Amino acid sequence: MSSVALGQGPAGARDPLSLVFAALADPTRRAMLTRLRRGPATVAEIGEPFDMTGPAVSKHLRVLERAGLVSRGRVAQSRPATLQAEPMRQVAEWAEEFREFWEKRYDRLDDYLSTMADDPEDRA
Amino acid sequence: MSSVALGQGPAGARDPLSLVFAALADPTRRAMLTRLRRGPATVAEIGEPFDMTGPAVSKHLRVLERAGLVSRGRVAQSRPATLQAEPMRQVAEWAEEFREFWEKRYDRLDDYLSTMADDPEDRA
DNA sequence: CAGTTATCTAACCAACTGGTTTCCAATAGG
DNA sequence: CCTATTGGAAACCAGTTGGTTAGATAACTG
Repeated sequence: MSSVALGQGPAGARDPLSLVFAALADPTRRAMLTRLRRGPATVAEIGEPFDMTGPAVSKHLRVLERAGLVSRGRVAQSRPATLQAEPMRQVAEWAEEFREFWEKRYDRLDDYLSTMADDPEDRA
Repeated sequence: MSSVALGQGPAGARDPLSLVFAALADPTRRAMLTRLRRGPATVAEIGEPFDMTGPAVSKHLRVLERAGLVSRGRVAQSRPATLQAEPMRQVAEWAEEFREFWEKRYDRLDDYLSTMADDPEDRA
């Protein structure tokens, strides 16, 4: 190799779906989203159930925001967060492509081969 | 504080669902899973589409394995990976709980106000 | 203007991630 | 036994994550 071994794979610049999955890969953030199903809430309200400082809550909300899962508003001093479920639909849609595999029994290899017909590429 | 701020929140010891979401938060790994819908494959086969060394592929497979998304076997020197879609079902199930929110229209501010308006101050 | 409330920014830290290169273990075959 | 093939393990590096504390910003209140 002519070049030195340099930083190749930072996890930073991810595609949209990866951002959503990464945002969901934290129980605190998932709980926050569940909380937001009851309606918009302020940072203090969202963070209340967790033993966590304000900035920590704020950071989690930012991750959710960058993933498109919440939007922020402004009401007086508060910046209420509102659930945006569209990315969740994409998650469900992507997972659904594997439905046949969790519904089927794989005792037989025959089944497995017969169901494999065609499918476009992964679109990340 | 008298004590130093140590070991607060490593991302390591996560719950099962978080492990699954984290595993899916990488386009390479999602592509690997898509590849495995066509049937079990060896490490070399799985890594072939990616410009990546063997150990890197191996690491990705390990992440998928820890998340329960693939199982490994042994055939001669090869250790074929097989898709296990059960965790995917849980992902779909979790996301589905938000269905009403991505089906609903939220153009109305009424919903938003109805949850916040404990004391309807007029502010305009 | 000063103070309170609500939230964010900045700087810092330890642990994890995702890649690399190098080396090791197990299996098939002459 | 020796060798080639297939894959994993160890050590390393740069960048991200998730938390902290301390200070800044914005809007309401007096």
